[in-house]
Amino acid sequence: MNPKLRDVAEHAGVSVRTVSNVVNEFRYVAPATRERVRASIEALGYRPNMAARTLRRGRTGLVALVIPEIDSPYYAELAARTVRVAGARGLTVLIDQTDGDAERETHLLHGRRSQLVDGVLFSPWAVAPAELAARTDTVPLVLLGEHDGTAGVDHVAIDNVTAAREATEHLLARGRRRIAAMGIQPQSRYATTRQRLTGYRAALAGAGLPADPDLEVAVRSLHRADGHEAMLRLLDSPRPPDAVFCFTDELALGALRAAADRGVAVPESLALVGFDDVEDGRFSVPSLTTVAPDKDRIAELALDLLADQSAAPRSITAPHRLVVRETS
Amino acid sequence: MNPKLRDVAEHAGVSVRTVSNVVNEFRYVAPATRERVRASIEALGYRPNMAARTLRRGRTGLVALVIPEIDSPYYAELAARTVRVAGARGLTVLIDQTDGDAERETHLLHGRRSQLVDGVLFSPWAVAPAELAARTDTVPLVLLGEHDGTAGVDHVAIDNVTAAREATEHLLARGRRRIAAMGIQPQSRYATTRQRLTGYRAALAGAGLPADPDLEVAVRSLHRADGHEAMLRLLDSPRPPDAVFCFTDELALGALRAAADRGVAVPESLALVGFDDVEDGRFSVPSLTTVAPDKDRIAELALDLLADQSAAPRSITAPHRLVVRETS
DNA sequence: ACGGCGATTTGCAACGTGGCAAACCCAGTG
DNA sequence: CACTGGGTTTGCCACGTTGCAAATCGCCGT
Repeated sequence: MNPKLRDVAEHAGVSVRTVSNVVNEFRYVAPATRERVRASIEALGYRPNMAARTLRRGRTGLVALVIPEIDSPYYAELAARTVRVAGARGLTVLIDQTDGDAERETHLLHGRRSQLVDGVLFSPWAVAPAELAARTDTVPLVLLGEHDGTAGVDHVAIDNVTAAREATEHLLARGRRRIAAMGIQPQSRYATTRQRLTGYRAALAGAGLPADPDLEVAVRSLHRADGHEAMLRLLDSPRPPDAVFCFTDELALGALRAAADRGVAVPESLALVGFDDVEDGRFSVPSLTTVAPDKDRIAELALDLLADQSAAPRSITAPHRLVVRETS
Repeated sequence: MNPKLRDVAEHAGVSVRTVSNVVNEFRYVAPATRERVRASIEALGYRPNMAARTLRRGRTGLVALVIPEIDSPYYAELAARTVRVAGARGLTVLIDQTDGDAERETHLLHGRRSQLVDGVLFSPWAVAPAELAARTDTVPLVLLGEHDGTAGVDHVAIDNVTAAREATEHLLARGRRRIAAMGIQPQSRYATTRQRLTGYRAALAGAGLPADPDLEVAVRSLHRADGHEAMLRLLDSPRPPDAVFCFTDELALGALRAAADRGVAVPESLALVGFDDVEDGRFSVPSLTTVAPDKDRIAELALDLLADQSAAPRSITAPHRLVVRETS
């Protein structure tokens, strides 16, 4: 059995409470006492029992980060930053992976972790917004990457519509006229990809170009393989595009590979823009033009919201910028 | 305040203990009672308090995964698989990120999380093996990716020496004779990169080739940027190699980019082999030949070891295979 | 020497749960 | 009708910690 406060107290010849005071760095402990207790703690190898502490304090110091996939580079980068920012605030992050499974998302949302964490950062994928409103759980919740005004929940996200419009306008400015949008997800109930599509259409409309349904490409998921497959189809179609705005960098990297497979020169014959600014895109050949959300800021803002849960749910917009590289 | 067992008990008109029995699916509860209690649980939205449960049971159901970086694709993929496997076993994974910081590693190793998790999967980077032996903590520990026989700790890793030898032999079989090794880490106290170097040298020796110090390239860390930088140096050197065995895929992807920067044709003028089989390498242009560790198996074996801590520490070797793609 | 005051230490209780074993209930049996 | 035994329910307590507030200590000024 691990030593507990009582063991340390006996060893140091003080009361349990005094040991607790030392552990918690209470002001009024005589230096001599403090030293003696410290020595006993060291000697016995005492470590506070988190469960007991949590039970007593009512807080765990844990925050759950719920994301579809840890190994999708965007989420990996977001998770890494969240863990760092949280660590600086004395919080530990517990990462939950849903695999985009609606049931698992619902499960987590409705408090399967509720008594284990002080708050949940939730990056929804399959769960319907209505589920959010219906949740019975009282643990503070912040939504990441969603911004459609779903009632009653704090949000942090970039302005997806504007970002998508800027990305598309960039392609237009490069003289492209047949610009496809890749990444539409018919089955997702969430707003992100829809917002990017909206921004894309707005840019086309702004340039006086008609929307062409053949250029709005749906995918099953947002991975490289999907981008690869979808791009091959586009390239093999009667009238291939001269540019593609991909809703994620992963899609774009798959598309890039497809272009290589078909011997299509990028950016000469085909320009590409991605979304997320993941590390891979900086080193791909050619390197990837992309929309860069400020991931550090997103993590910070999300934890701010979690720490300061006010009555009125807030929607916060994180900054983003267009990073132009070789694919455009 | 969240409802507790007592609230449910009052609501259902039974004792606290009976509610506990229902929650824990104890055999001897009358169906009628069970139903009534279930209804009350539902009505009040009761969730078990993890802290109290942990305090009482002595187990948390949490496992810590300590890795240098979440957003390094190899670790991201390993983490994703570990979370999945652990979930199937009723365990939750808490991911700790050390950024390769020795102090943080030591910190975690010596039980900063000890009373919070039932076990630790530790992927060491900066911490000295001696520290492992010296640890006072009693939480079960399994080392990932290390296999140098450090006393007293369970290990799971692939056979790095053999894998590295096979990778190098593959390049030799392709007719390459000036093969560099990239990824030596002078400052790391750990065995992995040393073992890969050993395998590389063994392959060269087996082919009767001399070891050339100029071809053994050290790097600061194992990221794309390091591979990029190191490859540029190699290519700009008086006698560039005709092949490079990179100790990680990230290095290789950086090297690939460097080859593109210098207009060197891959694989014609320069062959590359990586290590880790990360997703990026499958879609890069050209796609990356690599050593593929069986990450699922590593996660499973590690959790097996954690679950079944026997007296004698064991070293388990996970399988790997060479995946030949376009860079060689 | 005494009251007062801040500094330091302490005892008690409670956080919510589950292990233990006793208590209870009821139908079947002799 | 008391007895037996399996099924069902329950009360008590401890898990290790910290909030609370009271107790104690030592020193100062008068």
